[in-house]
Amino acid sequence: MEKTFNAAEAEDRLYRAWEQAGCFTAGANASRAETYCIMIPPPNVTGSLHMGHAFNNTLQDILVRWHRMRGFDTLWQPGQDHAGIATQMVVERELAKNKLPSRRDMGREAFVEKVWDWKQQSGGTIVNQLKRLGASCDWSRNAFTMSGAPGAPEVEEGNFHDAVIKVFVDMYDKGLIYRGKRLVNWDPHFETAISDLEVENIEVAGHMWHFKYPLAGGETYTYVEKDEDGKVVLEEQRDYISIATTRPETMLGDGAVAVHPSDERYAAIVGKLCEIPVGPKEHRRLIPIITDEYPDPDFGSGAVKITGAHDFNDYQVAKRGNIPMYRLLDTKGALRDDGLSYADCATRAQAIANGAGFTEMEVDTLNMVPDDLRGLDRFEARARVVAQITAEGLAVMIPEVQTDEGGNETLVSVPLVENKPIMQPFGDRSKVVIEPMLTDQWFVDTSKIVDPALNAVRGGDITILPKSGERTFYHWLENIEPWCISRQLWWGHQIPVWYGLDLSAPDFRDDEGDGTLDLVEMGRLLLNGMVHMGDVHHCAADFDGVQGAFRDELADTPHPIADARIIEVADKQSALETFAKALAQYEIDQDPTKLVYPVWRDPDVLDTWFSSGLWPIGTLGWPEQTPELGRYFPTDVLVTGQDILFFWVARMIMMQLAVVDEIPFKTVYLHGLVRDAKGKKMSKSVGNVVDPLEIIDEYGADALRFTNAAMASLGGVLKLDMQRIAGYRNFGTKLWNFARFAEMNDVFEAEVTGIPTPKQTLNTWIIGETAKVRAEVDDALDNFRFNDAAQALYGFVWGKVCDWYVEFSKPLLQGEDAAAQAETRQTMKWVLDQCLILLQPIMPFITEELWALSGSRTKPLIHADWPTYAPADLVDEAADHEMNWVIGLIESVRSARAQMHVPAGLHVPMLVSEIDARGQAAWDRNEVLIKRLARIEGLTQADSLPKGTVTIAVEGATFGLPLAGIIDIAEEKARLEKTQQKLGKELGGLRGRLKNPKFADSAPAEVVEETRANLAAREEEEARIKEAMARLAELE
RNA sequence: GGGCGGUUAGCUCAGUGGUAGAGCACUUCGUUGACAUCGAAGGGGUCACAAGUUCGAACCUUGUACCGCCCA
Repeated sequence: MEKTFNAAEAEDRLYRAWEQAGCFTAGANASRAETYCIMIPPPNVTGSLHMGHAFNNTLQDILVRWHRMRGFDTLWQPGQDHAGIATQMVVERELAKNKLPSRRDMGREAFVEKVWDWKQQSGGTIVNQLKRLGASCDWSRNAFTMSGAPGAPEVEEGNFHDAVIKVFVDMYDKGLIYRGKRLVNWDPHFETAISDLEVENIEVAGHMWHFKYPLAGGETYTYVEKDEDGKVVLEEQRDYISIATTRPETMLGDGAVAVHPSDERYAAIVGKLCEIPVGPKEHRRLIPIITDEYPDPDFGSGAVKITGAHDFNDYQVAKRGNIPMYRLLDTKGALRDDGLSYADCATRAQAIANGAGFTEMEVDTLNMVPDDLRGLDRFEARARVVAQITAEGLAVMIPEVQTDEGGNETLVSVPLVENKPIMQPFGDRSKVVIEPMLTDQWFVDTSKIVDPALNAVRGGDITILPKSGERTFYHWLENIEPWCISRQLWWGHQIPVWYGLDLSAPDFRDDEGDGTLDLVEMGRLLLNGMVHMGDVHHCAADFDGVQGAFRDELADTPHPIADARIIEVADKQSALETFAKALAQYEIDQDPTKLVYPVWRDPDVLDTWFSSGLWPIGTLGWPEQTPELGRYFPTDVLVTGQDILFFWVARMIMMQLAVVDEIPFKTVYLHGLVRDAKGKKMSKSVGNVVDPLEIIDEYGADALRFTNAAMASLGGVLKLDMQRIAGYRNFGTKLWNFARFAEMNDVFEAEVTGIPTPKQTLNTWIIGETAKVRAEVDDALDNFRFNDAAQALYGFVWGKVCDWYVEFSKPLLQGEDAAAQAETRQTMKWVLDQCLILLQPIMPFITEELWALSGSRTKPLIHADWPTYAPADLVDEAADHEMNWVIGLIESVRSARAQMHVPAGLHVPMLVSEIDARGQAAWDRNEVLIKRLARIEGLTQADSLPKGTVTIAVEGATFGLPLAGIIDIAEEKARLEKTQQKLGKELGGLRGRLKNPKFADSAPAEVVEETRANLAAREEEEARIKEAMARLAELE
């Protein structure tokens, strides 16, 4: 054997051997009926392995390997997520880099084809990286959330797409999905809506401007401000209402000014109109002053401008007060440059403010951006608006002292602009400022599907670990918001909804009732509003599926149209044109067979999380009732980051319950972010990112995996420390050298069948210790305490096997007693095998390599049988006690020697002044071991220990090292005093407790008994120390 | 502001009512045939603070301080 394990050479070879032998396949090594299934949290197809993946997948692999060895019918289902925004971003960047036409230039179909090309080329990166980690996924089942989608190349297996579409249709049919104009988070960079979870709110430096909104018609009122005691601190006549805002450009879309109903300062002007102080003077809009609970009288001026289309709070106020919501921005975040002139729009808006009726759709067509600001970027527009208002003298002014060059101070009036930190929303992908935007989107009506999910966790069908995760889960679900699932992207599952023109316009009627259309009737249909009518829509898995519904829709229209052929066109515009053309043609030839009714499909795609929400059933073949679905669903454990508890975990639970009425998994294991050694988030800009592949290159995958396991305490913070990784690499080397020692002592050749039944105390003892650690590991893994499992194994292999067992075995392996030698070889072989088996889930590579090197095997280690022996059967109390006594004695002697500066290599004689029968028997059986490890050359019986003897007090015996001449009296005295001091402290505590009568009364009997025994032992020890000190005193 | 959590050895962390633990780091010693990626010995803690419950509190309760994370 080499001196160390060559991870770089062995890992790839071992992994390929496993894979080629089908070791990871679902059901491999199954020997019992129970199944065990873990779904990988699908990494983004654009992703590359980072420490979070490495950690997360190590834990999954440990669980999977452990169950597979235990004979469960095991499946670890791998796959990747199509990651809508991220992937579209990557491919667009790629196009730009290669100077290819942009996405919009090449069009949707060509672009999607490019994405698929990219996926074929680069999408497998993370799979190969997971293999380097040792992940034992069933790669033959690798899934992809876009598989089966239109445009997918031949080589792309699977059909996740059908499952996604079916779920959408099912949920739509059940009324769980709806379309609506809502305020959503709009990403101006990607030009798509995103969900509120994809928004990061970051505090940035901002400004608060204060402007005057003049009252209509020059009206005035008395503005009175009072302090807490009701004393008037300010009283003045005002012809305006003061408004504070951080976003002046949105003033253009104001629909009202709101004050709190209890705010006395403004009571007099509630119901009156005020003027928005921006835009051409001749078209200044007047808006009403209303009351609403939302404004906080203590914040700013207490009056709030209401821009329903661009602020979430204002949106609620506007809805309550039926205030029109004017959209100001286009999809890129620039001020709108469409529609009628500002003059026309403002006139109509004024009519609405004065009480005219309006529809949502109409309001959305009104562009309230003054002509000179149209098309400007939102931030540029803000500056212009501020400048215009200030120039007009409508900014609130405050006095300020200015100093000129000559040092002269003058009092000037300046606009009141507060510098203050404001929370600003940013897109988590695009990093640009998110705009609340009023748009048509699809939503999951989460309130209708949330209860089963809550009950699943409350009722214990699903357990979330750590427990605190459950509280967070409840809190979020109990306050759940509708989930916006449409995205204005091209890469994703296109929403299976088709729209048609609404022919139910009130004016559209068959005047003659003759069942035919004449020109007048058609003219009304086309000109009088159909363009402005809403659309009708129907949902089905494909175009064929919606035809029936549209046919029903047309049933009430005049005969030629009711029978029109339904065709699919690109969008609404082509639908209008096609329809108009068809009608015109009909007028000419009166041929009803040529009449068409065009419909168009919703161009939007579904939120990626909607598809990954079906991951558990989708990967198992649903909606088909596959054998795998029957066997492995519901799955067992989900291991994932707590940061996606809402994004993914909660939604999966809700969706699985809504779709198949079953929980997706029984246990959710949540973990935090992997941070650097100091606890800082890893980030490219800080430069503290640790690449797991570099760690694997340097230390081997096993070291990284062991570190991950050791970090994984429930709810613990994950701080990745290089020194720790190096330490666990060393642990691997330690194990390797244990095997090397075994090889050198002909242990590999030993024949072992079953658990050995040795005669030597040492061998009996180590078998018991092995049983203990097996139980500890199983218990730890049962409870997802990976750190406990790792620590137990580390302590056992290094602290018990390598430190003591190997050392003690040397005299036996190299001695004359052939029987002892043979049984020690057998036992050591067995112990080594157990170490390899128990460590395999955490350190699969080095253990598999040693497994092959250390004997001829029928199965690879990955499929070895996990042991079930119990401490109750294998721990021998007497052997346990004896070995601990021997170890204790050796440690005491070593300690005394070191402190007395006895040269390490020197063998010294030892005396024994008293020893009980048990101690004597232990000595007799282990004399060779003790002498060798404590460097003792002989034991002599002595009635009393002579002067200059260092006392070694152990249970049942007093030994002494006659070190007269070598001994430093002062040092020995200090040593004994220190021991006695410690002892004294303990004795005080023990006696105090026992003296307290309430202790004996209330404490459990075994605790009292334990305390008594403890006290007796300590007192005995103290007596010996005192004797030793007395002897020492004689020397002085 | 709301929610969840943390504060234990120099560092990173275990420890959920009964004598304070591990790894790393540190100090001293050691080329003993498995291993220097090692071995032996050692130093190091008012368990954030305060009050309470209890025979007994790192652990339970309440409050305070500070630090995280998530959501407004």
